[in-house]
Amino acid sequence: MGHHCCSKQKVKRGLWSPEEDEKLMRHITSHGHGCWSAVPKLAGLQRCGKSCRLRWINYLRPDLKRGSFTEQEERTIIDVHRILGNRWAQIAKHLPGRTDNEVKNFWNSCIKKKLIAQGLDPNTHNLLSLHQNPNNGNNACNTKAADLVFSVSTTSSTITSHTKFDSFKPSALTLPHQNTTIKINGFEYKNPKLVWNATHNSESLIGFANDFTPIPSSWTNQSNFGVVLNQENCMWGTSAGIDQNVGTITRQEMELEEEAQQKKRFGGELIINNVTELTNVNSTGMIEGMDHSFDVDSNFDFDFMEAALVPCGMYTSGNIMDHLAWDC
DNA sequence: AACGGCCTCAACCGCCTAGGT
DNA sequence: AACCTAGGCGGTTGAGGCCGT
Repeated sequence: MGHHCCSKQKVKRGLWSPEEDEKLMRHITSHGHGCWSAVPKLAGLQRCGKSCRLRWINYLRPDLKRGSFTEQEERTIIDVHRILGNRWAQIAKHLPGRTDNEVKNFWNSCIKKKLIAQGLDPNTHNLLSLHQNPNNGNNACNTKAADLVFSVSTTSSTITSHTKFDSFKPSALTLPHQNTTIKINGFEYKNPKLVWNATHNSESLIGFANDFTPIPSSWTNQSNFGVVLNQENCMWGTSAGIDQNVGTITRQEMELEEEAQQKKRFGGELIINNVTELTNVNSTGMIEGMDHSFDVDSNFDFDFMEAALVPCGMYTSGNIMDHLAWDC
């Protein structure tokens, strides 16, 4: 059974021959594709219009970039995928010269495996163990994935590197039935994992912890990068990834992406019992008590705070899990 | 050399949406 | 409103290549 667009025609399938490529190329470069369903006849091809379109888009288009994906491209794919999910066409728009098919294949054959090898769920970008093991209603969380500490990154221009918060008081999390919504400067976030309040210069701020992202080791060299990595170079949080790697993302996309992301939240409720214990985190300088370094990007106009919930066993002085609990 | 398992990726399938009639 | 068609998209398939035994 073929496409309905070409069911009445005798069409060839399978790989394209060089002769067919030549015909299609010659036709489109001199006439444009116009209506794709008319292309096979005009170009003298025994193919359906869809097949011609696909061949042009994925292979013959002159602006295609060939060869292996670069590290930068890989990083971009991961970052955008974390936000957009399997929206390959949208992801490909962030990679000039790459097609959705190419990105999809690269993801399925390469990136997916890398993430799994890092202990990450390629669909949610969360730690697999945390995702799969939010203990069964028992308040003592026994995950061994990593201890958790908090980091904050923000794009607010009022907060600079090493800003100290006046206070940093998390509220108890409430997202038991995926109904929670918070609004921050016009952005609406559904089902955040964690919400807290803080003040800075007597200004009341609200923050929320959101998704999980792997970030490349090269980022650790950036002095203004306010996150802490675990042994697998993993962190929670979105703002950093978007600031650093997806500069072309629009505000509207951001909203859509956040919405899509929220749909992928894992089911349990994370309750913070005592975060003040975290102020003495033994860090490498990136986090020292409530004194964080921040990711401030003046080209990025999001004026709200986001938090990174960081799996960071290597930097913690105590067992942070003593102060956290999963409530499923 | 032969074989089997795995991987890659080009191409197809089927669904969805927008626009036209 | 109902139907049709084209185009776009994500999921899936399978041919061919690679690699280990």
